[in-house]
Amino acid sequence: MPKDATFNEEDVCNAIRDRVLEQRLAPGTKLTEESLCSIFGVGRTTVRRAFLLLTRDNIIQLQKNKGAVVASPSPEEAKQVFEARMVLERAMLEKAAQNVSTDDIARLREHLEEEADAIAQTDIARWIRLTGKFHILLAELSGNALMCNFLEQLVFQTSLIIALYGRSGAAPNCKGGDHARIVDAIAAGDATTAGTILVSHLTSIEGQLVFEARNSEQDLHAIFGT
Amino acid sequence: MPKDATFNEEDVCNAIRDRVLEQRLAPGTKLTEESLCSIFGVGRTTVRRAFLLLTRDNIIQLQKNKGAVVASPSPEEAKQVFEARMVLERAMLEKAAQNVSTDDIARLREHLEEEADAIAQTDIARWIRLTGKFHILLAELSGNALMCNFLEQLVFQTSLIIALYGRSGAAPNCKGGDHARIVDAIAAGDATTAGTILVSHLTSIEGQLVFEARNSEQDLHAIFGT
DNA sequence: TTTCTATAAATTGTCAACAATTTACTGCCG
DNA sequence: CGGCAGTAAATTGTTGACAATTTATAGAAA
Repeated sequence: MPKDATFNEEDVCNAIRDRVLEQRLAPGTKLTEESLCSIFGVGRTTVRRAFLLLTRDNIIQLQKNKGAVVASPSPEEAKQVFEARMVLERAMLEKAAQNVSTDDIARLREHLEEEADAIAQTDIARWIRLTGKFHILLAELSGNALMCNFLEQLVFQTSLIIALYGRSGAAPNCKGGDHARIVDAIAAGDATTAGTILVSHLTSIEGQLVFEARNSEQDLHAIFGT
Repeated sequence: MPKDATFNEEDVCNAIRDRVLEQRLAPGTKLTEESLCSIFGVGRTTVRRAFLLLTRDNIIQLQKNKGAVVASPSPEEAKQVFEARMVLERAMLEKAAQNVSTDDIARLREHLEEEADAIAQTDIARWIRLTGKFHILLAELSGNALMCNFLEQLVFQTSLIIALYGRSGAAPNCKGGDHARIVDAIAAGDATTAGTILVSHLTSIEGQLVFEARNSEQDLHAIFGT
C-alpha cells in the first residue's frame, strides 16, 4: 500500500503537463485553485506552488488577481519554439546517435510499437502523448539532463501550439514513419541523417500550422486602421 | 516618487541572480527566509516564491525542512552547462549575425567599453557581471526570447561553476579580446567566424576549470573502495 | 430589450499563528 | 577532554482566517 501518499506540487504539475500533452487541456482554459484543490485533495498552497512552476515553463499564464489559464502561445512564440527545437533537438540527437546502446535502440523500438498500438486502438489522447514522449526519449539518450529539461518544456509548448494552430485537430501531425526512420538512422550510427530527418520532421509539422486570424482583439486592431 | 514600491518575488529573484552573477554569493551559502525578508522588506510568502523560481533555474537548491542554499553544480553538471551553451549560443549568435543593425553593433561596442572601464577601475564584481551580461546581450540579438531565457539560466550557472572550479578566483576568465573579436565578426556579417570564436572562447573558459577533489563525500567514496 | 449601476458571490492575495523539523546548546557521564 | 543525551532555540512547513479584487447577478432607467 502506498501509504496514503498525498500529492505534492510536482505531482500536480506533472498531471497538468500530461493533460496538456494529450491536448485534453485546451489553451485558454481557466484553472481555478479551488477545483484543483478538490481534484487532487491538496491545499491551496500546493496548487499555488504548482502554478508558479508551470508559469515558469510557459505552460500556464498567471495574471494578478485573475488566476491561471492554460497558455496560448502567439504565432511569434510558436516560431521561436520550433526554431529552438531544431537547434536543441538536432544537437542532442546527433550526440545520442554516437552513444546509444543496443538496449536503447530496443527501448525506442518498443516505444514505436506503443505508438502503433495506440493508433490501432484509436486511443488518440494516448497516441498524442506518446509522440511527444518519443522526442523526450530521444533527448534523454544524449545524456545531457539540462538540455533534456529544456526540450521537455518545448515539447509541452508544441502541444499547445498544435492545439491552437493545428489544421485538422490532432491527428495529422507526426504521421508517416518519421519516428521509425529516425530510430533506424540512429541504429545505423548515422548521426547526420538522423538529424536531417528530425529537422524535416519538425519543419513538416510547423508547415502544417495555420496562423490565420481567428479571434482575439489583436485581430480587431489589425482589421481597423488603428 | 516611485510610490513606495514594494518588492515582489521577481525583484528578489533578480537581486539574488545578480549577486550570483557577480560571484558575491558563493555556492553553498545558506539563504534563510528571515534574513531575506528583512533585507527586502517583504513577507515570507514572497521569499518562498522566489526560492521556488530560483530552484527551477538551478540557482539554489531547496531541501525539505532544511531551507535554501546556493547551488553547487557538480563537475558533470558543469560539463552539461558548457555543452548546452555551445549548442545554443552558437546557433543564436549565427542567427544574430545575420540580422544585426548598426545600432546593435554600437550597443555592443558601448558594452565593451563598459567592460574595459570596469577593469580600469578594478571593479571586479561589476566586470564579472558585465562579462556575463555580454553573452546575454548577444543572445538577445537573435530575436528568440525563448532561447534567450535558456541561455540566461546557463550564464548564471556558469558563474557558479567558475566560482567553484575556477582556478585563480574570478579574474582570468573571459580575458583577451575575445568579446571584441566576436563583435568584429558580427559587424563584418561573418556569422561562421563569430560562432567559431565563441565556441573556442567557451572551450577556453571550460579548459581553465579544475575539478580536482576538494571536498564533499563523493570523493570519500571514490577514495575508499566503496 | 438593452444598458448601466449597485449589490452579492466567488476567486485570488496576504498575513499571522501554530505545527513540525532541524539545529544549537547545556550539562552529565565516561 | 571528548562524546552523548536532553532540552531550548531557531528555522521551515502548513493551515486558516481575513482583505482585496474580480466576476456574476439583479434591478432600474432609457
